[in-house]
Amino acid sequence: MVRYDKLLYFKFFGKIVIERLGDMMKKIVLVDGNNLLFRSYYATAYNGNIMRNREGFPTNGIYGFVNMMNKIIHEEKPEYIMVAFDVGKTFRHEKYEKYKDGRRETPEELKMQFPVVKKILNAMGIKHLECAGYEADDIIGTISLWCENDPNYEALIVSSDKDLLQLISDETVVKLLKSKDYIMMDKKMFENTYGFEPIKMIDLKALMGDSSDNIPGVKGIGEKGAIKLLNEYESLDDIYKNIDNIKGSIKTKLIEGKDDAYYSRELVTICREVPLDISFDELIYRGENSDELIDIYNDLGFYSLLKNINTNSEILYNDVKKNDIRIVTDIKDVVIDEDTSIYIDTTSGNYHDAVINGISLYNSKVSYYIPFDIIKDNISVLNSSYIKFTYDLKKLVVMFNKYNVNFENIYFDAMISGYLLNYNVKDDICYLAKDLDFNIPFYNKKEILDIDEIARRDVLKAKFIYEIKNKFYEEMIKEESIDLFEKIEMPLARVLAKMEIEGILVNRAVLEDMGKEIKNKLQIITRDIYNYAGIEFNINSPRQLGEVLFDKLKLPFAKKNKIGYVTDIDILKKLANYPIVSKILEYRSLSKLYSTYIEGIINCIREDGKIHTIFTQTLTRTGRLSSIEPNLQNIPMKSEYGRLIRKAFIPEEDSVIMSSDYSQIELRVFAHLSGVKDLIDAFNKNDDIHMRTAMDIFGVIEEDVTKNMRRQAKAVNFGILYGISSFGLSEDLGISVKEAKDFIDKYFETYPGVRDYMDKEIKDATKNGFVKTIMNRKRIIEELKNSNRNIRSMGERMALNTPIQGSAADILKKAMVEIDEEFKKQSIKSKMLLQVHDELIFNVYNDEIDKVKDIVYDIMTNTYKLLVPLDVDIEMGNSWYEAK
DNA sequence: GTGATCACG
DNA sequence: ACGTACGTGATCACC
Repeated sequence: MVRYDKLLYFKFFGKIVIERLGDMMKKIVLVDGNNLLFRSYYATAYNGNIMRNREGFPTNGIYGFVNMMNKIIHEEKPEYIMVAFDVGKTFRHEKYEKYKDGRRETPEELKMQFPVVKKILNAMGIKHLECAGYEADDIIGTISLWCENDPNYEALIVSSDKDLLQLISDETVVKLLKSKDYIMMDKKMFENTYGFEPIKMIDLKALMGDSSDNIPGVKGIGEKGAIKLLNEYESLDDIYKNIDNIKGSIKTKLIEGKDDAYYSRELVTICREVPLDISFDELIYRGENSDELIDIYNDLGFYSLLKNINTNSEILYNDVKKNDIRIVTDIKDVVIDEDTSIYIDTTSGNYHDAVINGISLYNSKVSYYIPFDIIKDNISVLNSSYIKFTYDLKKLVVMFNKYNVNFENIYFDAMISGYLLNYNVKDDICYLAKDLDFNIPFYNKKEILDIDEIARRDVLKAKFIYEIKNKFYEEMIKEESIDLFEKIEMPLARVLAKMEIEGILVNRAVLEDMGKEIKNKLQIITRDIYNYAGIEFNINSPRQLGEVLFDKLKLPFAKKNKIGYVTDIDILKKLANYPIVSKILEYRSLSKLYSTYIEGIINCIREDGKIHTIFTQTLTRTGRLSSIEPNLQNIPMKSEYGRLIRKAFIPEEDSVIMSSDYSQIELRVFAHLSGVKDLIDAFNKNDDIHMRTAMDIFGVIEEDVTKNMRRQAKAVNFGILYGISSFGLSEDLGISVKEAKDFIDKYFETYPGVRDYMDKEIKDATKNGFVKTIMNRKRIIEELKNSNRNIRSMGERMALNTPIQGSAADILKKAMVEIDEEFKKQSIKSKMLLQVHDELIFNVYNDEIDKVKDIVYDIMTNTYKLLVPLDVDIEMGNSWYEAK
């Protein structure tokens, strides 16, 4: 490991340049081979079922072992590496006959895997060592001691065995493996964890023992007690020297267990004087012999590993040579004179208050890592017209807004492009990279990364963006989604950034007053519920609630799920005649309102009195946006009381809140896609579509359509959008499945084209494995080829719904981009604030009301020509509540 | 960390 | 015979 204090600073042509002396300090990776193979074996062996090759030879341990070794090599880039193994009985067995006694006999099927692992290590160019009479620990201890005695070497031990922590020193770090990840245990980390020096691990084990190795320790003293003792006393010897200062049962236990303690100490002390007849040079990592490895992996059936062997495959070159990375110390050194990718490294969490750690820049000539401190006073470097590619442009724009950098030259966002191409896109770029065989280590909070490693990873990320862009462009062109990318999603990222930066003004007092009222109501209701129930319980706990309602009060309609009884709204509604249940329903809705919309929203108000949500542009499978921290796309609307929350969302001075929402956009899209004439005609005549449907399926004239008929027709229409099922419709309408089925049949009879459209849609989707929207947004639906009928049906419903929901999303996104452009063109100072799937919310200045209304209406209704017109309702008021 | 519940379109 | 409407996010209890 290269540490800061080992960097030399010197002047060079008047500029300060950091030159690494890293190569002087050589890292030796010491792997506990036994530990690794045992772990791999037991992690994948259960009920005797293990992975085998075609001859039936067990391979599960080997497979995990090889993956681990590959990971270690990838993460550590060792120059020196060694894997140690146990062999036979050791000196410990002679000293203590019960050593490792009660331990399970090593299964034959695991033993068989050891020679193969050693053969693979040879092929990988990795030295392995064993020494009769000693354990792997001892070999590792010996070599790590050599490192401590030689200023040129340092050791990194890899194991999950905490015994090895006793070897930690200034020159020795342990990469302690956990079930999924690992902890880098250096001296400081160890001391923070245990409160004493690593060497005292020996005394700790001596006191607490280790049941897995049958090491007795002091009976009655566990890890907690042992740590406490060692924090008070220097060592085991010190404890017994001061035994009279110790009180109570601990003292008795210590006295009784003294022999065991000292015995145990001997057993857990790693021997560091194993007579090894080798030199450091023999431990040099020589690199793999691809041909040998290919043969072995073929034998073992490790096909997934075959493709990662370095041959002339298509795998991207996925590392940067350390020497090429420039950790910038003087901004004047930075020269950008060709197209460049940029990656920003920030603290995690909500980016509205994240901090920028550093920036990496990559192009064919240079790879820079610039700590933010270095660049913050010379931020204009980032206004370079050559900075053109990134990952998560919206975040970049939002985070640099306060530094007056807008990155207007960036036209490629790998996050958005990857999303459109159906790759695995998350906030962390590493997922996308991994999807494309470009492995960048995932960040892990427990790791200690030195600046070289941070720089290496960040440059790797910038490099990934740089390398992947041509491939992504080709694919987008092939998929014909390039227009969607360039004309809609990329510009939209900037529009969304503006909306997030702008935020929406909130009247805190409205929420606080409502909160007080709800709290009072809740108190009364809670008391009522306890009275009805006869006991006090946590009403918020579905489990406890279920027990009260169905066990104690014996109410009907009891239905079980995994946890206990189902207590959701549908069940409770059936029981609403019971006073306790009606109170519970009231309690549920009020407590939801309080915790999510009163407390939740208040917690999100920032210093400027506004809420700045984050719109996730690359998450949904359909192309919709989502909104987080807080979610401003699910503010209450349906219930009158909940809707009052919207009174808290208010305009700025001299302005109003304006809402413009598409009327029935999804049904219009459906009419367009299906081409069903009656539906198209209905929209062209500007009919009330649910009324029209009611008239058609019930065969009555408008005057004879009852409220209930219209309600049922509306439910059928929604069902069509979701990929209708008679069960779903029956649940929604509270009718029998048979009745629901009759409705659906009637609907299909009335509009015969609908069934044809659906059948064709499913057929095509199943054949292709994907569906597309009107703007060529593609969704791959794996479920369509699932052998499980239910999953396949779900896939079919997705295939029906996605083009509808997704096309509607496309249309609103396109409108947003155009509205933003028009506002710019006309120098409108009113602002777009929110998008809620089919509606847009604006802050409109009083003197711009007419103008804005016209622009928004024109663009939204004309942005895309369907076979039916698009209709938009616009309203405004002094709060979001009133603009409805 | 996951499932249940419920808020929205 | 089987499990079921599409797409989200926040909060809570509980492991």
